[in-house]
Amino acid sequence: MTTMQDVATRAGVSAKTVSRVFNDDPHVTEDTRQRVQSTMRELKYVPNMLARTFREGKSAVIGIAVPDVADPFFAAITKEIELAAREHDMAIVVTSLGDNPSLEQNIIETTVRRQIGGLIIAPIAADQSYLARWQDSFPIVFIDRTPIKLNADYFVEDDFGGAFEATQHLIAHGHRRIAIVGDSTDVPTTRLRLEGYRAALDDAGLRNDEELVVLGSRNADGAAQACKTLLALPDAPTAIFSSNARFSIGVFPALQALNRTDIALISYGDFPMADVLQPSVSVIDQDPRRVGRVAAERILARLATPAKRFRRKNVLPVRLIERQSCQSVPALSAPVDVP
Amino acid sequence: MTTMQDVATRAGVSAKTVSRVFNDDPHVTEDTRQRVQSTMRELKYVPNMLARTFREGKSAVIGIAVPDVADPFFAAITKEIELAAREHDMAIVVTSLGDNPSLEQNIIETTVRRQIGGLIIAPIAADQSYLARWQDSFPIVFIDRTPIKLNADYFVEDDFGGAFEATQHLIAHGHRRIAIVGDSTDVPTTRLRLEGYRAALDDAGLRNDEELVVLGSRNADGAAQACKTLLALPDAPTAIFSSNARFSIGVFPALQALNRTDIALISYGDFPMADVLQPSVSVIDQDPRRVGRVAAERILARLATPAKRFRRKNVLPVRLIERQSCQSVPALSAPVDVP
DNA sequence: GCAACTCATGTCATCGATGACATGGATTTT
DNA sequence: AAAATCCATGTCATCGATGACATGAGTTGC
Repeated sequence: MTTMQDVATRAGVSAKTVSRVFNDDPHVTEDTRQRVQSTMRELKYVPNMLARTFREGKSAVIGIAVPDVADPFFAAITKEIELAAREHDMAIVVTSLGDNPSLEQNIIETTVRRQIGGLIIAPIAADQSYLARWQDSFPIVFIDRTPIKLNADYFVEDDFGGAFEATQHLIAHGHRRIAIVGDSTDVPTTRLRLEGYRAALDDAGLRNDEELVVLGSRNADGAAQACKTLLALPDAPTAIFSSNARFSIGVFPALQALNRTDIALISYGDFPMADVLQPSVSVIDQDPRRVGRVAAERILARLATPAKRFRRKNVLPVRLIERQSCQSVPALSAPVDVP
Repeated sequence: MTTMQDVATRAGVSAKTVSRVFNDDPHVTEDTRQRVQSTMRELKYVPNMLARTFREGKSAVIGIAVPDVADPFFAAITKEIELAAREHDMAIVVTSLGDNPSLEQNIIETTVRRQIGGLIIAPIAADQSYLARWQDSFPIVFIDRTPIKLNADYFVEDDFGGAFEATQHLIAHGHRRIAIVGDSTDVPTTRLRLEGYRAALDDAGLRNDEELVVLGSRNADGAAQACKTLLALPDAPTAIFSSNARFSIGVFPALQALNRTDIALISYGDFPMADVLQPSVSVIDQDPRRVGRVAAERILARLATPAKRFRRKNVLPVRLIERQSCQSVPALSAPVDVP
């Protein structure tokens, strides 16, 4: 690897002068500039970013930590962050947190040691207080889920509102027995969606039936199982609200396998091919690209103007995309409240 | 940020001794070790990776450059590489190359300046000779597509074989007019798949009809358009071989929109929900996770044993996953060869 | 003609961690 | 007991780029 010193020696100047030429310092004669530049080309000089950023103290890299890079939602976010970062000559290092909350801290700290210039995180654990000590080293932005036991910028979708709207949509289509399938209420996101669901039922004067609330699934398969259980109930639901896209990918095939496409389905979170399935699936669209963009922009803004104050809490609106999966008219199944 | 020197001063030792403690050097008395360790805890010392890797000369980071991180195929690869890298305390920096081949070199070179420890690339341009000068700085592994004008490790899927098998599968189901939809033959991958397709037709004594070869689409929409054009032909195909998953995502809805699910479809490359669509789509599965794993392993192996020789060319087998989309029996459409 | 100034360029120190080598006290060998 | 060895710890230099400051040649002003 050619260093500045190599170029300097060859061109008969000091390393500092090479540095000057490289950084377009005006205090260099045209003559020297030419000579140095041609030597740089000759020796194929390439700056050592590592040395530079080491000296600066922090690297031009944004760390991204999400539950799963391969999940379409997070993949879209990641891509968008990268595009935004690139415009500012920053790169991204990506990390998957997996689904074991107890590993989060370790994984994050390994990432953080690399002197990243900023961190965007969609956490999975129930406590991010460990990040406090890093907060004045670089900006941290939470996405998708709010930070817990930590004060930091965050951009989350309107979980309550989206769930409310989704449930209301089902109700508007005549459904009275509406189930919700989701993961753990340890996840704040899920908790809010559950609340939105309940609020919508309350609003419509419908009874909150605990037997229709099936939380705790860990993945698509678990959700599929939950779905089967629900449909086997004596007084089965006519509609299902899947509280996240990951699960919808399990629920839909399950309905199909049971030949119950008459069951209405709405998914919190769009997913690939949702629009071409039979029936196409209505969803609450979270606009992951927007999430990625605003998160990246916040990081960049915090880096550019550290003193400036920003709004910490940011709730992004979600949007109901109506497709076919809620159009089925529920079979006559008047809620029988007799035990 | 606490440095080793800070810890050293506080503990009344030299920085070097702190370094020794940190790196488990046996030449430290138990007494000193204890003292230094407790001081490290007290001051919350965290090593500066940047300084370390700067000194070492190359960072513990693997660069990944793929056409699109948000594409499920590449997202799966990325995830797998990350998992493998993490086991060796390496991180990944990810970059999307987009679809403009002329930008590839620039994007890659920006990545490469960051003193990465290895590079995994799925190229989009028709010339990677610019990477030659980096080859002895760090290992480079190509995935999905072979390097052009460069000698380097590569792991590609069996494009010819997969396309051959896919086409043969359609033929076995009675199809005689089989179309192929793909992107540009500038992409070696596509060229090979086209060859596989042709070979299968030849093998079966079927005529290669140029009007059924529709290449040059740029994205899913383009593929959908190509599909419409094909079906509008006087002597339309009864089956379509979509030469990549990205396009299948356009072709399937197109068939659906035209109400032509009788047209058989097979996709080179699995895609999300392909198994629950109506009809579910038969695919050639490329096993992206395997690609990611072997590529990462090769990088790590090259780093561990630089002198060792490895097989450069590596073709990974692909697998036909039979679903429903090829089961339709073609309507009687005896190839009319009268002009 | 000399001070004051400008400007190109050089020298040195620095960022943090760590190899190479030095030092000096304790222990073992002959 | 002198010599050889061992071992804990320290000092210094280094990786590459670049700020802070120095130098010295050339220019301007009075």
